[in-house]
Amino acid sequence: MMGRVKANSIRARVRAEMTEEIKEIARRHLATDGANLSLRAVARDLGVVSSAIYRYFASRDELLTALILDAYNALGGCVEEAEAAVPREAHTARWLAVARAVRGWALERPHEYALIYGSPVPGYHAPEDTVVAATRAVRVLGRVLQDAADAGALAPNDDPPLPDGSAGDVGRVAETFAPGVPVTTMARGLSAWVTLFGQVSFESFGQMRNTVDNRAEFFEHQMRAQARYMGLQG
Amino acid sequence: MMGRVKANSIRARVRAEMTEEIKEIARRHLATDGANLSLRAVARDLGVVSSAIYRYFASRDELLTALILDAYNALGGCVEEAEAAVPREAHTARWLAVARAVRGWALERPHEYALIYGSPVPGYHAPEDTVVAATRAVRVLGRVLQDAADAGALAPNDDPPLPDGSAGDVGRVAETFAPGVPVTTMARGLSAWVTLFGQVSFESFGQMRNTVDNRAEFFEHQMRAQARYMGLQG
DNA sequence: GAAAAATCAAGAGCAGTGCTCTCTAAATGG
DNA sequence: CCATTTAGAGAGCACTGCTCTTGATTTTTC
Repeated sequence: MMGRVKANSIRARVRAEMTEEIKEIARRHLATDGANLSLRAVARDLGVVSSAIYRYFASRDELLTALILDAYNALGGCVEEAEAAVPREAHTARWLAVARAVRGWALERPHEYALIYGSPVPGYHAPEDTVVAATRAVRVLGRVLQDAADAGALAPNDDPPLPDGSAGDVGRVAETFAPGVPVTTMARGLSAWVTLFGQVSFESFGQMRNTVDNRAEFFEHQMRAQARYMGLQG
Repeated sequence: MMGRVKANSIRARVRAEMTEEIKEIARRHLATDGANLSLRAVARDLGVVSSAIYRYFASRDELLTALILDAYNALGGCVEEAEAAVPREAHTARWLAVARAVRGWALERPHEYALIYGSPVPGYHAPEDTVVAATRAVRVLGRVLQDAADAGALAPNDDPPLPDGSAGDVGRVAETFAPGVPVTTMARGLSAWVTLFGQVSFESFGQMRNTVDNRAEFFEHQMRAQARYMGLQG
């Protein structure tokens, strides 16, 4: 498809710069037009005719895919970085760092957040590449739970066991990301994860207007509660 | 703007039918095109020229607003109905009925759900009408919590108090929807609400692929856990 | 270093879009 | 019955994603 070129040529460098610039402009247009941004407008901003864009992205969907991939990786990297700055044994603080990083990143770039955690773009189907990038953030929570479990700082709960099918699902998730964590605790971890993104989505998508105004405070309270819910200690 | 006509004329009836038919066709197109559906395509399906639609809706945004309003009311009605079928003193069952109703409605109409709980349509701003319709569903949870509190079937929790600002926010919510419910309990109620919609959004928007396959089971487990988290008894 | 191959941007063009305006036909109300 | 209101048709404007061709520029190959 998209032509290949030897890695070290001038063309290859210019091409990479062009590609990056297109994505950068597209990200800006995301703010005003959402997922149905105008390729022609991007081309205009780039000072180039619209058909030229197709040398870099075969279609608008392909551009969107690139933006989605970038967004997942940016969020993942942001979360990783925030968590890495907290001492390993401070499990609750690590979780809070993760939660704050997600919220901060999302509120700073509502459109990119909407692109990856909002309604799926109709007619668009995510390729496999995005699936791995999408798990970067949640892996961090897995490590926190694992470390807490290893340190004996993960309080057990008395939840009833999950039914067979979902117990297998959650068990598999636990094995992959945090092998030392019991199934019901992992279920609570997933619940906290869902709550985190539910909270951020409600806030970013405007579902909390006329309900809670002091949202940073409220978020903080809820995320601390989730830390206790998961059983995190220390 | 949109012309007024005497209520009982033939025209008024035909007009109402037309309006409903346009919305019905638009809802179908929502499935394939999402929020940026084509008025022209709707007109074609209706067997009418595109400009004729503008006799009924001043713009595509106005059509979308109507669909959003209908969706909020449909979900609200569905939740109310499901909850009303459960005995008043069975608080946990009432909550579960609410949760299942939300999930069922959302999975049956992913596009309408995405319209109201997904990324906001860019450039579109929700008028005040939608705000009231949007609260119909959550009011039901308020009543459940209130009834449980009145019956002495709402276990207290030892959460730390919320910080001043958000305590006021949550307190105001409690006063409006469930005046007998303590602030930290109300916060847990809101958390459960967010978790419910986070779970449904993750499922509907495809964020749970390759993670949990037995989603109905998993959802059931998580919602029961949320019932305990809120302190619901009976 | 010249010829061949690959890559690029431009421009025209197609089918589609939301929306406006003008025009005619029909229903309504006095 | 006749003036007024309303519905729909049709043309048109500026826009969209995308394709194809054409000429220029760079890279590769001999």
